[in-house]
Amino acid sequence: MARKPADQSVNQQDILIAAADVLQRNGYEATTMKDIAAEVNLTAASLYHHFKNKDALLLAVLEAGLELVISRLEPIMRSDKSCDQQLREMIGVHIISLTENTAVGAAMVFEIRSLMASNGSGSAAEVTRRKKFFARRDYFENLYRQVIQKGVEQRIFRAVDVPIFAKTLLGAHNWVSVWYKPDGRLNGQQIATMMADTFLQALKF
Amino acid sequence: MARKPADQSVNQQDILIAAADVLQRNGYEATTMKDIAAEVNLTAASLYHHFKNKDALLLAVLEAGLELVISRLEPIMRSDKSCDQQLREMIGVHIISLTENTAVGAAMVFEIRSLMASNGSGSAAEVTRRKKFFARRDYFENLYRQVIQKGVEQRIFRAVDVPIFAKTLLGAHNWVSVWYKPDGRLNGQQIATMMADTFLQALKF
DNA sequence: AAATTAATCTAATCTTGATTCAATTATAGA
DNA sequence: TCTATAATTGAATCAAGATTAGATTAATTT
Repeated sequence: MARKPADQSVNQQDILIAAADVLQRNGYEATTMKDIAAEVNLTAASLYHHFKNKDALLLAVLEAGLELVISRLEPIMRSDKSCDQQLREMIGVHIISLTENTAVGAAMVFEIRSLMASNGSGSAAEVTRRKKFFARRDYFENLYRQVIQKGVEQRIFRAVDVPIFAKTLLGAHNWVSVWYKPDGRLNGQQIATMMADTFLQALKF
Repeated sequence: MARKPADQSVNQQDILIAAADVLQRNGYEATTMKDIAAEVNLTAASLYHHFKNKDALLLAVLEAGLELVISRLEPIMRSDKSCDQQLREMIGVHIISLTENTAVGAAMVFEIRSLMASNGSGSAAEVTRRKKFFARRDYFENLYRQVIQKGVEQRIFRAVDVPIFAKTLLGAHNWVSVWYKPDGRLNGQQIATMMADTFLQALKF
């Protein structure tokens, strides 16, 4: 086996992953630079070599998590499958992403609020970046609204209030990242299937 | 009009309500004693006359919120209505509680995690109190499981994985407290109706 | 291998927020 | 009114955690 020194210099990716874990576990405010540093065997001070500050680091985590899901949702949207099939697959990859990648959960559920709280503060560039994150967050939610809307128009789904239905769906998903435990009774795939069944059923005439 | 001095001594209730607001707005860690005190025109120091410390105060908020929903759910459970009717009503009072009382949202969604993080620390009495809160939280979730289970057994609902369905339902509900705005397009009652429709539909054969 | 740049570290600084204390003011009852 | 208790406060204490500064070590380049 090729040698793989245990203590090597760490890159941003490593830090992001570590930060995502701590973030999802403890939440924005309760996450300390020291905690994150410890996960990658560094001191808090060292993190500042890689990221401007705590806000920038954590926002990077949220961005990565959000982009990951979006990148998995878009191909499904672009496919020519039927709306119900598209929605089923979207729910699938979303839940799987949530259960496999802590950054996704962090991005979706909790830290939004901390981000909004810290809004306004910081440099113009930072404010812009946060705005952009929120815009992406909206775009993400819109992907769901679009499929649902399309399905309703095509009479594949019953008439529902699209924004509310989307929120309902997202809330259910987000919550998975809170209660899901890798060693639980069901794995991500199984949970995804059940939740997809639930919402597809809810959309039937 | 009877005189009503603006500056009167404040009671625990006032503080709990103020704290619930700040808590839901900013989250456990980001909520400062000063913030809470400001809402009731007191200084941070004064709060210690009413509550042992920050943890005790915030836990009291969570307890109050949780007990409020439970107290509204239990009568419905005890009624002899059909399962689907019971579930519909439960969803109704739950959502309404969430939109009308910030403490409820706080209790359900966010602060649980902060509470778990602080677990183990504190006096034996504090640990016991936190455990009790979690037990009540489980009891609450069980109310939903019970109705769903009963409905499945009575063939009123299709066969679903009860724990997962309950989590799905609760996630959707909890999320309402995050996005609901009193001045939004729909009021709590309307949202409740739509969400009840969604989940009842999802349980149909 | 000298020079340069990247990655880390330790120690110091600064700020914020919880908590405590002693003193003050308000209220209720005798 | 006098007194005991309840509320409240400003000032002081303490600790945690983010950030910075300067020095050191590792890795790369030439």
